[in-house]
Amino acid sequence: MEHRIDRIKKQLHAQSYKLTPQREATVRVLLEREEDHLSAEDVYLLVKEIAPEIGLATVYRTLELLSELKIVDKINFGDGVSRYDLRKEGAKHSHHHLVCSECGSVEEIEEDLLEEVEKIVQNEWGFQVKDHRLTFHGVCKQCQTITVSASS
Amino acid sequence: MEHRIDRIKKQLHAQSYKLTPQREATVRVLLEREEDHLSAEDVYLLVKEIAPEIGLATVYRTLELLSELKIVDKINFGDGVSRYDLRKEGAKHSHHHLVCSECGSVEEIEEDLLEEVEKIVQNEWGFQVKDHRLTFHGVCKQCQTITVSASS
DNA sequence: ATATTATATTATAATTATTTTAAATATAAT
DNA sequence: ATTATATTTAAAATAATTATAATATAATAT
Repeated sequence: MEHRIDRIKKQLHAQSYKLTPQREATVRVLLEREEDHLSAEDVYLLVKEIAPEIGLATVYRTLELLSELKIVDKINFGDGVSRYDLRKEGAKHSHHHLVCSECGSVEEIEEDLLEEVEKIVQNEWGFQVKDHRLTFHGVCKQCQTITVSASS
Repeated sequence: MEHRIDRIKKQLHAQSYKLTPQREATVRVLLEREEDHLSAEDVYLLVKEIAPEIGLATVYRTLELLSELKIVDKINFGDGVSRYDLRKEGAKHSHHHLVCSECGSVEEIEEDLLEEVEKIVQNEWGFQVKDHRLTFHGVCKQCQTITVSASS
C-alpha cells in the first residue's frame, strides 16, 4: 500500500500537485476498496471515517484530479452517478466491466480484449485510439445458476 | 420516416403503450437528428419547435420509455449529461462510438466489432452478454491532419 | 525567522440535471 | 354515458456537481 501511495505521490509531484492529507486519505480509501466501484458520495463517506473534517467538494476535486492524471477512471454504468475506478499500476487503458442486470454486481476484466478491435478502428476509420470504455451488460455466472435452479 | 414511426408505434403497442402526439414529436426529432447525440435538454428544445406545449418532464419520460424498449440507447460520454441514441432498425446492440478529445466530435461505428470478444467473455468468464457499451477516446482523422499541418 | 505569494481546503450557496408529485386532461373500455 | 386507465403539465423535490469567499497550508524570497 505504502509503495503505491508513494508512486501516486510522485505522479502528482511530476505535475506539481501535492499529496495533501485530504488527497492521501482519498487515495487510501480507493486503494482499500480497489475492487469496488464507488461513487463520489461513497468515497466521501469512507474518507470521513479516517479524516472527518474533509468536505464533499474536496473529494470531488480530488477525484477529478486523479482522473485527469489517469490514476483513476471515471466510469458510468447508466445509473445517474459517476464511479471512480483505480487503474492498475502501469495500465494504459481503462479495464473492462461486466455489469449484471439481475443482481447489479460488477466484475472486472483486466486483460485487454480490444487490441485487435483497436487496430481495425485505427486502420479502417483512421481514428487514433488513446483509451476506451467497454462495459458488457448481461447475466453473471452466479445469477445464471440461480435462474436455472429456480426454474426447475 | 413514416415507416419507421409506424414500426415504433407497433413496438409501443406491443407493450400496450400509446404513441401520443408528444411521443411522436419526440421520435420525429430523434429520427431527424439520427446522426447526433442529443441530451434530453437538446431534444426538448427541438421538440418544442414542432410541439411548443410539451414539457421537459414529458421528454424525459418519453426518452426513458424508448430506452426501456431499446428503441434508443442512453449513453454517457463523461460530461455530466445522458445522451440518447436511436438504434438502427433491428439492431441487437448499441453501436460503438469514437469520441475525439480534440474537437469533441462523435462518430458512430455500426458494424459490430465485438462478436469475438463477447465469445471470450461468455466462455472464459461465464457471463451471458445481453448488450454492450463501447466508446473509444482519441483523435479523429480530421484533427490528426490539422495537428500534422500545424506542426510543420 | 518573517513577509509574500501561490496553492489547497472548507463550508456554504448556487447551479444543473433529473425525477417525482399532484391535478388536469385525454383515451379507451364497459 | 360512465368508469377506469394512461398521459401530460407544471411545480416542487431530489441528486449530483461546481462556484464562491474565507481560511489555512505550504513554498519562496527577504
